[in-house]
Amino acid sequence: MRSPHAVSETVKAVKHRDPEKTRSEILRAAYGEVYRRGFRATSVDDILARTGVTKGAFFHHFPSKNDVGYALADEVLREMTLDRWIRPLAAYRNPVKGMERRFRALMQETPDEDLAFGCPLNNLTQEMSPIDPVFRDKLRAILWMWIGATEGQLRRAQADGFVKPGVDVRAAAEFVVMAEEGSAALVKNLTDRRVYRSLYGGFRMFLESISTKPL
Amino acid sequence: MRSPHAVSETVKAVKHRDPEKTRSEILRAAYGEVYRRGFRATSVDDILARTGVTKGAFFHHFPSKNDVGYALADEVLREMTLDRWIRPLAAYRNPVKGMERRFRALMQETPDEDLAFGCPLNNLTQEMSPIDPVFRDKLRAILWMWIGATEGQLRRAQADGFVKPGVDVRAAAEFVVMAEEGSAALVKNLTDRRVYRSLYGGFRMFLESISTKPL
DNA sequence: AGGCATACATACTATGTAGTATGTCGGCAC
DNA sequence: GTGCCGACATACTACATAGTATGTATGCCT
Repeated sequence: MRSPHAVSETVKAVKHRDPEKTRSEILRAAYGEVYRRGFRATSVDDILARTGVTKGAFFHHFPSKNDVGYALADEVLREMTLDRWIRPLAAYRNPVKGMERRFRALMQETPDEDLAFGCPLNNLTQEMSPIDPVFRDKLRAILWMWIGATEGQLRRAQADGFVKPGVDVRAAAEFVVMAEEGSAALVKNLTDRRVYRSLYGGFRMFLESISTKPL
Repeated sequence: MRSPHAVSETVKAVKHRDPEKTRSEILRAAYGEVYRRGFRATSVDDILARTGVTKGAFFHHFPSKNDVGYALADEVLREMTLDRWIRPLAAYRNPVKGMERRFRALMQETPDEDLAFGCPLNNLTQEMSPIDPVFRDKLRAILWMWIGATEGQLRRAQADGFVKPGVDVRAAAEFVVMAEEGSAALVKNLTDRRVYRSLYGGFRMFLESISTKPL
């Protein structure tokens, strides 16, 4: 590719020897492939081909292919879940309103070519949790965190009078997360954007039914 | 295993030469393995080991491994979906009541050891639809059938005054199927039976919100 | 009786894939 | 400068796995 000698000639050579960048490049490429093809269907060579990283470098940074999956869960999917579903809620006076807006936003923002690939977290969980206890524990922890954070927001909403006093916020949080994941899954399977609108309507109806006033 | 010569000696030999049985044995074993491990993680040899069928017989009945998956969709999953979710509804005067009962029944009937494996149809769809158009078309057809039949039942309920006149039964059917599949998926991922009760509560609330009277 | 298609059985191959053995290179410690 | 460790690079191996080549047995049809 490039001569290994002509290093500090013109540029200060940010290329060679940048372990953090190499590692994150691997993760980035792995994420894309795993998202589209699934974890087991993604070969190490696929990832290498998308990065230019060599096999030696790969196994220098990750002891095994599975460890890339673990890092994906710990570092990428966890953050992605927080950014998509949790952190935006803090900005709303009424978090339930935030949930409704977030659902609609995700539905609108997802590009057509990604519709058929569903939710990255759900995909990896469905594939790997039943057959690998390390994946299972890591991914389950993310789900519990998601549910727990949703519950916290609903509790705040309840304290501020937006959610009916009698509502079991824990159960409601589990239903909300189920609907958020389940909707992405069904749309993935049908690859039909219109379905999202129906599901949005149902989701909204559920949120209204636990709220004290219309959204 | 057994001598090929001692055939019609004592028993009339129902064993040898029963192509339909051989084929259904393959499908039966394949279903179990695919359900637990996933389609791509199930090797042909795995299926053979669980049946005693030889590789020659296997590829005599199915031109390729993928064709077993196609047959699984066409013959097994389609029927299973109908038996689980659709056919029982016909017995109810109020189909919405039937949906609520069916959800609860599935939740109670699923044995602990199957909880972690989720819905067979959803598993196969999640895994194979994005990467194989034949799977995609077959599985999508089952989903549309499921939704369509649910819509039909809701329409009947609406005609009989159980569902509010203003409700979009098509959209409601899509939400119902999403909740049925999404609940199994979330419970699979969390492997926690108690979650099912929360989701049942939310499902019930949704059904109530489209009904004219309490269930 | 004998031909022939169906229904198997066995042994082999081609290929993809995770992982390893081994070497090299660059920069910092001293 | 030299030693040394981290960060790569290359070539190879061991193994699983879908699929095939080829052979054989069975039973029905004529």
